[in-house]
Amino acid sequence: MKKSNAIPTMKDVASEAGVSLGTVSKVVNGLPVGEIYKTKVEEAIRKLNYHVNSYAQGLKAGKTGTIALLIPNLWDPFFSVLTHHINRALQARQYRMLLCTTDFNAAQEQEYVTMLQNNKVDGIIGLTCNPALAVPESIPFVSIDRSMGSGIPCVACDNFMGGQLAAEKLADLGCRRVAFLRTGSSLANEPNKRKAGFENGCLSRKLKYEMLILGDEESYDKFDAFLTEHKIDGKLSFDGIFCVTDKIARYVINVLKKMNIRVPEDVQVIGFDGIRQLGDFDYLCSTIVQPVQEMAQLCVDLLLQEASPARPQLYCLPVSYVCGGTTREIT
Amino acid sequence: MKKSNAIPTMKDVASEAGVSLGTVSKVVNGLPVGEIYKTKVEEAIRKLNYHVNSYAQGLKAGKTGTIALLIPNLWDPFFSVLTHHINRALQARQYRMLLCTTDFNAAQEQEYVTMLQNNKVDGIIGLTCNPALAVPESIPFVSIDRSMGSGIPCVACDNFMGGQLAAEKLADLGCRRVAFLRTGSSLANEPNKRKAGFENGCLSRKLKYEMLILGDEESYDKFDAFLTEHKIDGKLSFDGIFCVTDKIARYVINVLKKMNIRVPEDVQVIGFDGIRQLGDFDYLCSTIVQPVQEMAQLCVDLLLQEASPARPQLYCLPVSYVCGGTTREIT
DNA sequence: TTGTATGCGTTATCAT
DNA sequence: ATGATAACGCATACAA
Repeated sequence: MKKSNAIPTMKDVASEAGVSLGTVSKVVNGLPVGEIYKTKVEEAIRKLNYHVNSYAQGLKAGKTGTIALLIPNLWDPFFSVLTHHINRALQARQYRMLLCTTDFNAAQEQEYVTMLQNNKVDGIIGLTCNPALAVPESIPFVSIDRSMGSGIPCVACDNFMGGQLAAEKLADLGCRRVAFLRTGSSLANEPNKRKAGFENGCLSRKLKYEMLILGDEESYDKFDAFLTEHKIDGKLSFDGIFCVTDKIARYVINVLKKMNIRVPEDVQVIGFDGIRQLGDFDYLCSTIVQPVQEMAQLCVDLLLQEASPARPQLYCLPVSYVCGGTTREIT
Repeated sequence: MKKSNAIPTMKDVASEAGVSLGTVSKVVNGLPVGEIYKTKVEEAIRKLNYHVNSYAQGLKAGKTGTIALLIPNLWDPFFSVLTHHINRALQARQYRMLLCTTDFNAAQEQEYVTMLQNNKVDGIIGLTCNPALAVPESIPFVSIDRSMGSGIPCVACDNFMGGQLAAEKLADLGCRRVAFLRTGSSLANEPNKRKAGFENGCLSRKLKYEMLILGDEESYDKFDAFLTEHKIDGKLSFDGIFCVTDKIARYVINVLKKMNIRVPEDVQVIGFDGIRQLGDFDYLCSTIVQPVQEMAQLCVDLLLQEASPARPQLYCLPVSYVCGGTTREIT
């Protein structure tokens, strides 16, 4: 007599079906087995409501069918939407996803990596900020938005092109004098290239521009001050603003409203990221849209693909411009 | 000679330190061990960069230190913020989180539950829609926003009180005739109580109200039509609207703008959920705020606590009202 | 083709 | 207090 409440194991199935352990294993794994045995085993499985223990499986195989995602948080729409697409791409390939939020904490990032290190996960996708993050060779890693060198592929949108596109659009839309606003320049990551792209675009279109780059510790208040300084006789001395994120764009738009400056009539604003209101409503502003879904898919593909001999260190996916009401429509 | 590239195991540590397996295990688990042995083992661990294999641990212990979250998606801010807080609450208790997005698909929900069934996870937190979801007794389950009966606790905000609060606020703010707009009444879940609470509030304050309840397949267009119908001589026949979610509220506010009806001057609008722009900016509208963080914490506490003899089936956490600019300020 | 036996990395129960 | 050894549930090489 067995304990009736215990979780059924393969052994239980074997004795229930009157066959041996190996036979059950073969049935479960779809290996060739005599038809008569197969049905007997399947019946026993159903009867006992048996499910394989994937931890025991993982122990044996050295693979767990689980990958981990390192991401700062999930309240920022960019991160949560990215996480969503990565999760679904993983699901489609029958992988489970372990979620690790790091809150931009370098120490915690490292802690996670070491925790996941050995054979707990089959791979890691990480959007991290720790410049010295030590990733063991033994575990496949794909980085988002940050080049980590040493054979770790990095997936990002084409940030340089995005910056350039913003400048070009502003020029096309009739701007003559524009501003560039950004924060967080201290991190050496791909989004930094938006600045260079923007400058490049301004130069090629002969657009005059001014830049305000906030340090890590400075608050958005500096943007208020900057804009106020540039308001002369009730008019802003810019007719276009490129903000390095939609978040800054939204903030700036609010400030402008308080200053009685109309958007887009007096000044046109372009952001970056392509965040939508409530996930699937309108864009928050005219913006450079990151192909989030494609980026997610690529991360998963790179992580799960057989390591090909030589592959690029950096994958830049194309961005696009959309009008979200804070620029004039292109006619 | 061992393969030098293999992941070190406890056995490797043992032979490296010149002690037995059991001793290493004790050191790793903090059990009393002679000081001299302890240091030797710790040295070996450092030298080999050894980490315990939690899958092997889980196999033995029957516990995995992992819980799963079933949630429709992560692009909806309410879900992603909830997920964020659950993840952090779990982290704080040293649990890992498996993320399972279900896209409101009843079949997929069931598939996940059966997949996670045996000993893959120590518990499940689920925001599900499958009315017949079969949850095995063997695995602890906490439900969000939906009562599942049979000893499964349900965590929700006080939806009834929220509806009532909305009505009372509208009354306090001077409304005389209000409307209630909602969708998705087919799911039997806690948020449905918002309606009853609102009606109750209207009655007690002698507020006249009208309701529009959309079926599952009807689109938001119906709201447009409803509002248009109630615009007479350029004036809306309501001076207050309660929308069952912030999402609907935002939609309605956009419609009203197009109809040249001012918010909050002509009509005041209250939503539900407490979504913030970009996660931490302003509220999207005046709204009844769900205590998302507290709900997340409670889910985790309930899931991980020792099963106490008798506990409530339903936990209602208090909601609060905030002005998000679509109502007049209370003075 | 089916059954048997061993090992995966860890913990726990024994002797020592 | 420490060391040997038997499980845990599954996969697989090998023997029948």
